[in-house]
Amino acid sequence: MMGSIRNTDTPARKCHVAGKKQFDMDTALDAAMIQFWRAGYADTSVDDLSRATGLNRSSIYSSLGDKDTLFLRCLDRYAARYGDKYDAALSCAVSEPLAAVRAFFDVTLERIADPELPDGCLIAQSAMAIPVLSPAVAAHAKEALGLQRLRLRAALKAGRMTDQAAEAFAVHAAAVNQSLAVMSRAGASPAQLLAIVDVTIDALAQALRARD
Amino acid sequence: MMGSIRNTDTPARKCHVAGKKQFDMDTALDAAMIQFWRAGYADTSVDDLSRATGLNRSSIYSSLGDKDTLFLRCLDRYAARYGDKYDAALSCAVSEPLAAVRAFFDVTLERIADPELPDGCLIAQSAMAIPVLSPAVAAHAKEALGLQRLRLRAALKAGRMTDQAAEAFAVHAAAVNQSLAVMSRAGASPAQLLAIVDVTIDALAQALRARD
DNA sequence: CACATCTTGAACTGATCAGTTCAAGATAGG
DNA sequence: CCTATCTTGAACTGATCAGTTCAAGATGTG
Repeated sequence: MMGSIRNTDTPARKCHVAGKKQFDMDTALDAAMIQFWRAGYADTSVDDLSRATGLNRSSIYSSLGDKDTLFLRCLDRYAARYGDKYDAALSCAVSEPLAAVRAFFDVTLERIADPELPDGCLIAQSAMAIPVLSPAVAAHAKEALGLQRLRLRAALKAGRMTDQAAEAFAVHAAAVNQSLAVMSRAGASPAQLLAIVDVTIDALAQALRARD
Repeated sequence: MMGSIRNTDTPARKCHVAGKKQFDMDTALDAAMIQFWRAGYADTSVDDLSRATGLNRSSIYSSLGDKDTLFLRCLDRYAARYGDKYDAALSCAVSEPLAAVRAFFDVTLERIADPELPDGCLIAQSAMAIPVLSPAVAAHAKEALGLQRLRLRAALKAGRMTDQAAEAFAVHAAAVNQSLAVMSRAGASPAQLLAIVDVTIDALAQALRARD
């Protein structure tokens, strides 16, 4: 299959360099991550991963580990990549908490709007599948969701919200953020997703106004 | 719940009555629904369904159809059962819109709190898996989510909200409701789930107050 | 008792799954 | 050229999957 494709469709291809990895690890991991992200763990076979990454089946096992290990790496990769974006969005929370939370949601909305990326969210998808995932993967998914809440809580506290209000808004905002994954998969329009977020933003504005 | 007659552990069973169905269809469908609900479509094999329902593999195919057909029936069953509960909760929206929406969320919160039932939500789980589900199943999942939004919108309009506000709150509330499925799967506490809902309820209270 | 009707378990097909192994091919550095 | 190193395709194992088939068993009805 791979060989026939190369012989007929892809005549020229650079490969085989002794002593070094022949592929770009980041590119391969991104491709695997997107495959898991689109189809989920259960509906992704190692052959799917082979097709997505362009790596040989044997190479996947030797370089990326088995399916469970690779999924864990992709989950952590996803959490780190978007975690950084969420952190950056929330960084202005001290001076502008409302704008910070809006920027937080914008990270998700822009990701969903990006036609290069699947809808949904790898974390949300993994959370939904927790009863049938390995304990290690389940733990990482839970941790990623918990981190999201802590991120938001810290930002809201930095924005001089009370501890109690920050805790409540943080868990609410984290949940609404996950809901965007579900709704986008169900075909919700960008306008609908924005409406979902706006109600939360308005509630936060109200709470921040009451604070002063 | 299930297996009132048939228990997979029990060696001696009553069965075989000529000319009539030997099992309770509702019980079997409930058991299948719960299995799909817990593990999802991909992670439920026909053998799992056989074990869950207590029905023989052959009987499942002859009486409940193939896996896809059965899943569709379970999805519709789920949507109808809880759809009725959501409708009942929202029925007081004309006089008490805030209490109606709270009752709406209580349906979900009580379902999650019920130790007999899985966490999460069959609709939300199916929505997340739309890219890998059959078109028919995907359509039903989307429709169920759309119906939820329409239910809420009608209730809010009945509660004398403006069309625009009702539309926005309806899609927000439907999304928050789905988010409870994700968060409960990720191990959120009942208190956290309540906090998620309360922010939305407070926002609605604010909007209803502004209306008068 | 005999028949009609239904359920059952088990076997079977063909497909796909995860994971392993290995000989053949390719190439950089010596 | 030679060798060390890496990638590749393909075959293979053992398991599980969905779906089908069928003879044997069970039981109400006539």
